[in-house]
Amino acid sequence: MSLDDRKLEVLRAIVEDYVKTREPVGSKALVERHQLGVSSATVRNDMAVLEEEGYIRQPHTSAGRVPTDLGYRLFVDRLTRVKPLSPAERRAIERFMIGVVDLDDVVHRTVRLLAQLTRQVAVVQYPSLSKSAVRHLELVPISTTRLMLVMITDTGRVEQRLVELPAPLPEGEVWELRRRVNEKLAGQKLADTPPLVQILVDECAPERRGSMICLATVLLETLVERSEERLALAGTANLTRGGVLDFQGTLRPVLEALEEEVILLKLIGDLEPSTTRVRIGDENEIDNLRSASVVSTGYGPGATIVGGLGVLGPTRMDYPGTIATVRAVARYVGDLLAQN
Amino acid sequence: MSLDDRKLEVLRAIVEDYVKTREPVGSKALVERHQLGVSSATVRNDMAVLEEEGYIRQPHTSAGRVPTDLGYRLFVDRLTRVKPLSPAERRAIERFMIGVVDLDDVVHRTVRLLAQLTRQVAVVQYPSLSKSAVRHLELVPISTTRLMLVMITDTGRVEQRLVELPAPLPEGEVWELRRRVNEKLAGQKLADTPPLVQILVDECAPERRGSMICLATVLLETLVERSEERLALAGTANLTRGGVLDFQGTLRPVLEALEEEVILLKLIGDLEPSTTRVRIGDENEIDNLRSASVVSTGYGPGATIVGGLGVLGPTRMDYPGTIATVRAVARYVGDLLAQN
DNA sequence: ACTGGCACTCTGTCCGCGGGAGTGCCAGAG
DNA sequence: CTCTGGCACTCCCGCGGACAGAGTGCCAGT
Repeated sequence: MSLDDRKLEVLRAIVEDYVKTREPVGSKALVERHQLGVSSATVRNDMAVLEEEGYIRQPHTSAGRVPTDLGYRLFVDRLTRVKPLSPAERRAIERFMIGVVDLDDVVHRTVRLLAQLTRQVAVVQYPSLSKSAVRHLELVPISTTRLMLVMITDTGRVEQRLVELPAPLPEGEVWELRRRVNEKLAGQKLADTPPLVQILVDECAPERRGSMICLATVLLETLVERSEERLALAGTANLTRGGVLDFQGTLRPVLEALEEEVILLKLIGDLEPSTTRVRIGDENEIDNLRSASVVSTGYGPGATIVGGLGVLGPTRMDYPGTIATVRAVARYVGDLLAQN
Repeated sequence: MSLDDRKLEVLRAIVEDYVKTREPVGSKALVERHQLGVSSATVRNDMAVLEEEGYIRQPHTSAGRVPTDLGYRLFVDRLTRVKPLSPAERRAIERFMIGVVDLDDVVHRTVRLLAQLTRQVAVVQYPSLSKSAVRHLELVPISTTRLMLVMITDTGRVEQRLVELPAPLPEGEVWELRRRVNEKLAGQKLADTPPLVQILVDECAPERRGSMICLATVLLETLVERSEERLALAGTANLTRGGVLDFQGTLRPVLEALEEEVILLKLIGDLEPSTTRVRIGDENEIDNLRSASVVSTGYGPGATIVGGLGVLGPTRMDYPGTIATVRAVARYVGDLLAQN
């Protein structure tokens, strides 16, 4: 049996009221607060159906109804109109971003902004290296057997690593290495670099082969392995809004999950499609987050995506508002990066 | 009236039991668990005195006693023998630190280690720039009117900033700038650099005066203003051990405080003396942390101090163990930096 | 100066008891 | 066939009383 329009409308009303009041909502209260044009008895029948189908449930017999994860899912998929941002929010976004000085600054401000606007936990991934391009590679001699490798990308990110050389290397050789490396790699997308690094080693004159191999090893690590590591987090205090009730007893599992960068990256990082993604309760693969929802999206200059951002909160969350805010912030950050 | 030895012993017993059990401790339980050699009645009298002096209090009439902030203070100051680390802990520290690759890695591992060993929230400040020395300054042309300034310090830290030039600058001039800047500043303590930067500007030939001024501005910012910004945090989930009870109802204020880097830096950053510092409950200047204690100390290679680290937990904390661990970790990190 | 004993106080908990909110179902109307 | 009003039922929640237990303060005695 499919759900007719009125039943959907009832579900919407339940979700909205429950999100607002955090209390199970009963049929009587529903007809009072929303203009459904039918009596409470009718609503009760609809509710019985919705419950049978798994969209809502009763905490106890003869209490009001509460949406299930499935109910929120339906709500998000079919009942959510994009809610335009309030002018105040727009202003907040614009104001927040004036006077940024560097990439770190952008990321930190963004994550705070997102946390503040959504009143939830915000996560922002640093622009991922693998999707950006090398702007410049710098080699700085630290001692005769040590180099500092500094990589600058077109997203403004800087990575540095120490290179231990097998044998002392004269200053002139360092210059030569720098020249060759930049010639080959500057301007390339990071994802395309590994074969080029191999070529560099192959082409290398035997007498500096040893140094080049060491350098290549570190280069590959820098270019590929450490590529998606960093992220910023803000708004953990928002988890405590509404007591501990929203997270079935304890914040513990949630806080634990938030400490694992790997987990967070999984949450906001899978950004194949450029659409906004909503994961509700049990849909999360991570057990610790079964009682939470995550709204995430990708961002980047223009149409390309170089990183993810998102927010995490209780399943009982204002989805339309949150989705709108996440999208708006992502778009704004993308524009900001494009200007660079 | 001063406290005799037995009263101090009673206080110690109360603190230890309360820390262990989280329950107000009564006179009877005390004499059973500790060999005080007197009866419960005597202990009760001692307790009455301790309460009058403000070292312990009763949650309600005729409940057991609980230490006050003042009680913990006395305990820490006069009753704490340094508790040697367990072999397991020693091993954990050593194992944790093998295979570190760079400064970021050291800091992240340290903060996790500290959180894990103390089972509290850990904070580690990145080695402060102002106490370290410039190893090398690198100028990388990004475009004709933009330079990337990269600074490497002897603690292994790397800072980068963008410099906008007033006019296009040929490649050769960049080299010249780099040479001059390094000549003057390399090897200098960061704190000593501002006057040197001024000299650089003064000595500069008029035709590159403009560029040098821009560079000098950014240099000063990098050298001084942004010097103590970064830190790492771990173990927030430990706040939830023992329910929310340890923090008078809500974690909220604590979580809020932990999000403010400025606050955290104040907590672990004031490291004039090289001793370990313990701030208990109300002793914290930050209101949000009135129900928390902070144990912090400085670390650095050899006897110099380049940063702070510490842990934060409920006032009801295992002070001897925590202090020992914090010290041990600080010493270990210092050694690690010295090897660099 | 310490101890044993005793009366007192307070908490936490369990129980039983309405009140209230909400439901499910049914019979009747449109 | 759909909706409605009515009614009986169920279950939560809050309240007050009773009770056991833990702990104290004090006092008289050694």
